[in-house]
Amino acid sequence: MDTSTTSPINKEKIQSISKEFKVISDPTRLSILFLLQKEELSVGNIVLALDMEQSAISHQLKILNDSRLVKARREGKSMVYSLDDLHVFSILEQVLTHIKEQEQ
Amino acid sequence: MDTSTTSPINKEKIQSISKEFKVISDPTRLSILFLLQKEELSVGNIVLALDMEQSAISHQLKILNDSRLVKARREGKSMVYSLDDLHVFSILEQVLTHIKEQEQ
DNA sequence: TTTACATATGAATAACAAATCATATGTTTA
DNA sequence: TAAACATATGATTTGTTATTCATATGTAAA
Repeated sequence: MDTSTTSPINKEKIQSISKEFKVISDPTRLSILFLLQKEELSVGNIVLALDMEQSAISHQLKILNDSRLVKARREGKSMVYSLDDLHVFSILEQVLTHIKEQEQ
Repeated sequence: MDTSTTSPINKEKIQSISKEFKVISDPTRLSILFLLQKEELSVGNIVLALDMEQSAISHQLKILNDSRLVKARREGKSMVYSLDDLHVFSILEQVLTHIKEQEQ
């Protein structure tokens, strides 16, 4: 009798939920998400708004982009980032659903 | 013109949301929460279910307890932990609310 | 009232993630 | 097509967090 069969939720699922939460639990990434809630922004403008190194912002944007929380398009020399709203919500709702399912 | 006045959400708020998310984004803590969704459990039983060191579990339970996601009561030699459901939900709903507020 | 049992806790270590540094890539303009 | 500009990226450093180790605390039973 191992835990993988008896536990209500398996390790892979826990890992994936964990990963999704981690993406949205870093202060820098959260700040970016909240900034983009208002309007789309170039990397340079995000750097200005958060007063951080361009490299740090780019690294975090990559993580957000990889998890499809934001999307990017080129505009001349700049890259303009915007929210991929649907996915932000789906992550949260997915977790709420999980919890609610376990309830009864 | 500083970001604290112009940004839609201030640094302290970001920090507190970040902290709350971090608590529920660790795989071990998530596993404990999902286990307790089903039934209340002693530390020993959580240790068995997750097949981890007792000390590691206790440390994580402390973090969950400090953020009031779980509560504990003594039962003989054991400590029995259970979910503090309301607070789990309030954290998630708080964030959803934040995001929705920013939307329009 | 000593021993065993269950959990908690402080300190040290290990694992991981973020920021920095240096530089590369891609785009526009002179 | 060289220079300037905007962003991305690999490697290193720094910071943070989880786990382990050793042991303390609290409870119950012999």
